[in-house]
Amino acid sequence: MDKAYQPSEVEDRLYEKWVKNGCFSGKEDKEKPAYSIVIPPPNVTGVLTMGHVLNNTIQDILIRRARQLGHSAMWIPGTDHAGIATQTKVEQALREEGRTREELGRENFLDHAALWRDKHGGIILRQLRKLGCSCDWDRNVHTLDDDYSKAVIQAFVKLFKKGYLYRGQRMVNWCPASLTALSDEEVIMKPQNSTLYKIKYGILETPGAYVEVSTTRPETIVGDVALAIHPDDPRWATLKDKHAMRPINPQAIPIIADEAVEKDFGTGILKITPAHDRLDFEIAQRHNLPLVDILNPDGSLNELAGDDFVGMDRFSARKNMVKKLAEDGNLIEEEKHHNNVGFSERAGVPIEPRLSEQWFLKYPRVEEAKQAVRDGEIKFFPERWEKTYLHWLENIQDWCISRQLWWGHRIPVWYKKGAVRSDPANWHVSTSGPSDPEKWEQDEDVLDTWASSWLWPLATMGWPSEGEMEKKGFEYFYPTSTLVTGPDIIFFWVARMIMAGLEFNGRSYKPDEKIPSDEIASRIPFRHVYFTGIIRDAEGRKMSKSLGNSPDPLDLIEKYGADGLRHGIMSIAPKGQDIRFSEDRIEQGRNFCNKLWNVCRFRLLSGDLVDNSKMPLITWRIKSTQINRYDQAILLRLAETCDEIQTLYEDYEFNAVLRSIYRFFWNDFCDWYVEHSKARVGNDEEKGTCLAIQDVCIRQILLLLHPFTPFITEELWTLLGFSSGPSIQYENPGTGKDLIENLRTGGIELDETVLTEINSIRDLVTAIRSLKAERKQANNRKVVFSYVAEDKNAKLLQRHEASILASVGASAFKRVDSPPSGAPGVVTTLGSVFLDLKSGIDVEAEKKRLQKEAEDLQKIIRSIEGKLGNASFTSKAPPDVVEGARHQLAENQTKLDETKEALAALR
RNA sequence: GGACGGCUAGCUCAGUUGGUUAGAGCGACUGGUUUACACCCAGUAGGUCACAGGUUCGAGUCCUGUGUCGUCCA
Repeated sequence: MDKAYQPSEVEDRLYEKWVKNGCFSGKEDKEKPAYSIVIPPPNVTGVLTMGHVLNNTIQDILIRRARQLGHSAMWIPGTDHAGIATQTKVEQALREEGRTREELGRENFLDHAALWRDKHGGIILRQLRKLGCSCDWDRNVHTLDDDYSKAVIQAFVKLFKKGYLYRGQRMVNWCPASLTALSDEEVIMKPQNSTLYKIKYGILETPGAYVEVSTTRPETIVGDVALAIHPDDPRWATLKDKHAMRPINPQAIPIIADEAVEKDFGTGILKITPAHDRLDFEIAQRHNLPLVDILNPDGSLNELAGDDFVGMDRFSARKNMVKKLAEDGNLIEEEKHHNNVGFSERAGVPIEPRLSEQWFLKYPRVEEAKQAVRDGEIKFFPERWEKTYLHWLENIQDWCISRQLWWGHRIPVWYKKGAVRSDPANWHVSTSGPSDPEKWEQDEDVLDTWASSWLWPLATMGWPSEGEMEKKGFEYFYPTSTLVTGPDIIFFWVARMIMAGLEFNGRSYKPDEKIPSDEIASRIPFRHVYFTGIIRDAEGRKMSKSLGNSPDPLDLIEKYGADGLRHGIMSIAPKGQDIRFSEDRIEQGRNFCNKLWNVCRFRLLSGDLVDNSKMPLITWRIKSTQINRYDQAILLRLAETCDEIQTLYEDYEFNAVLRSIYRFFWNDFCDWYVEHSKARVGNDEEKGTCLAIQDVCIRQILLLLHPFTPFITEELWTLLGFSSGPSIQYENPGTGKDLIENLRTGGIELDETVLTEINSIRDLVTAIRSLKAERKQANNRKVVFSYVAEDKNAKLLQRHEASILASVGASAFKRVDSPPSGAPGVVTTLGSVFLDLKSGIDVEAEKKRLQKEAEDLQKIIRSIEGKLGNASFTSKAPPDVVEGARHQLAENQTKLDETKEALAALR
């Protein structure tokens, strides 16, 4: 074995072997419980980010753990087509060649985009392999695959037939950069430092009089159709039904009263631009006002804006209009103003509220979706996200699902040529299209990408084709076990998948029918949702491409190994909390792997392997006559650790699982047990038992660690001869009870009391090492110690003498009746230990140290005495707490007495 | 404006239903090639648990309020 672990020599080879042996394929197996996960599909042209590393490592841990526990585990990988993002990239590439999508035409463009996708796409899936993800690659799905597309179209038609879909002129969020409508969820509100302009509007009926109107968007003045006041606003009561003059492109507009006007904003007079503001639109509808749309789709002003402004983009139009207003004396003042402006999540530009004809979905199964979570059919981890989820569902708005793009699932609606499109009588909606296609034209738009990915758990398993579902084991694997995702897509994706599952899986219910409660559990897409945190950089900023603060995971794998990266990222990922990334932690992950490698190497150097292929064969080699207190302690700790991990997994406390393994492996096994073993493996009688116990421990450590660090554990599993099957992936670590049972069968009984004993010896050894180190004797192995102890403790110390000598590095450890004079000492719960030094003792410093020790002890004693002297404590606190306090008092009292003795001996 | 979350050692974080003297890793410092590992070992220092009240025999932990940082919704 190499002196240091070399991940690059192991990882690709093992991954290939796993794939070749079909270890990752999810097979229906009625003998086993099913465990399934669907990957949150990344953008097909995306590359692996640290967020993906975290998210997919967690999924892989769950899948591998399930596989070990004997479940039939299945993890479906895949990608989505990321409509806007991909189309933007493809168009950009086209522009660089001096072409546009319009020039190419729809068909050609789509071919072109598909080629582009195939060329740049799927990188991320290869990267997931480098990370060790055990996805069932034969099941890989892309949202634009034929089968998947059919599912999306069928879902549309089904929803249409049930009346959930409608087409209508509505105010939508328009992205002037991507030239498409967006859903509310794709708009992010950002606080802005804007300017509030106060503008004069003359009153037609009262020449010379004017009112002040405040707006942050003067460029929309040319689209004004009215001014509005609040009906209860006494300041403006006389204005009602009069008319105002638009200050640019002058025209008389009515002054109306509407309760939606905010009296406290500005002067309390609102200009109404119904084509460019949601509230204005609603007001206009109530008052039968006309719509004046002054914007082109790209955000520039159209001819309705007048000759001076036509063709200008909205931002320069604003500047120029303000200039014009100022020149005409119509600008009263400008003031700084903080407001929120909606931005396109993808394109990063301010969205325009715009009136347009779109397809909207009235969400199905909203009530049942709430119920599923409220009743615990679906559990969220951490639980608190339920509140966010429910709140969104309480205030749910219809979903604008049409996008003015080409890259995506084209809406399966045909309109009669030459007829009015808004009339449903002229529509044809079906999966196959009309039988006389020449008379029809298909809707140009595609569906929102989320309107395809909300079917992910269903359609990746063959829905709605019964044959495919059968083939893919739908019955067996659906609902999936756990969804692992970020809370940022709780509305985009999680909530919508739940509604889709409820609506589409199983028999069809009419919109006004409620799904019976007992059917909900089988229709939902997943039972648990685990929300990860967001990965941030060391300064707490979100990792992003534009900031360039995200390391390339592939570089990290190169540097630290996939296991190192996985271990590192999992060790810094607390449940549901954001994560501050630092490369140091990944380095620690690598170090951990190296330590594991080396302890195994040391095991091989210590003695030949016997047969390690089955646990009983190992425990068989432990001789009850040779087993000592240390052996028992490490086995008990191991059993404890197995059980601890079991419950931690149930709560998705990955971080704590890792900590638990770390503590056992590094602190208990390496630092104490292996060190203790060194003396024993030289002794032929004890050697077999000691190595067998090492093998038991290492075996369990590898098993427990495997979900976190799959490569190194598989490699060592083989190297140490534990392997008897195709992979460590199928080996169950078992519970602590299993382990104890196993030992019992081999005639080994463990005595629980050894744990305290060994701990007290460990504390003693630490104290003595410190005593040595502080006297600059750390490396002197010839030092002599004496101790004063009660008979009971002295007996214990004699029993452990050899190991104490070895552990602290000393030549003698002998009992004396009283503290030797002039020797520095340390007081422990087992007695006082003194270091016999011939010279060089700073008596004053020793005294000072012991005096401080005594003072500390007195402080503790006073505090416990105070507690015990308090009648309400002794009467109200539970007996074991009171007993504990008494014990503690006695112990500290003894320590204090001994410290005083040691102090006296220094004189 | 509303909801949620964080605030514990220089840094990153543990700290289960309140119960002994608040922990770990990293960093700092001291020392170290003893039968694996310097990607390591031994040891040391370092904390008013954000602040203020309250409940309790007992509060890092529960309650109320404040501050601060962050996220989501409006």
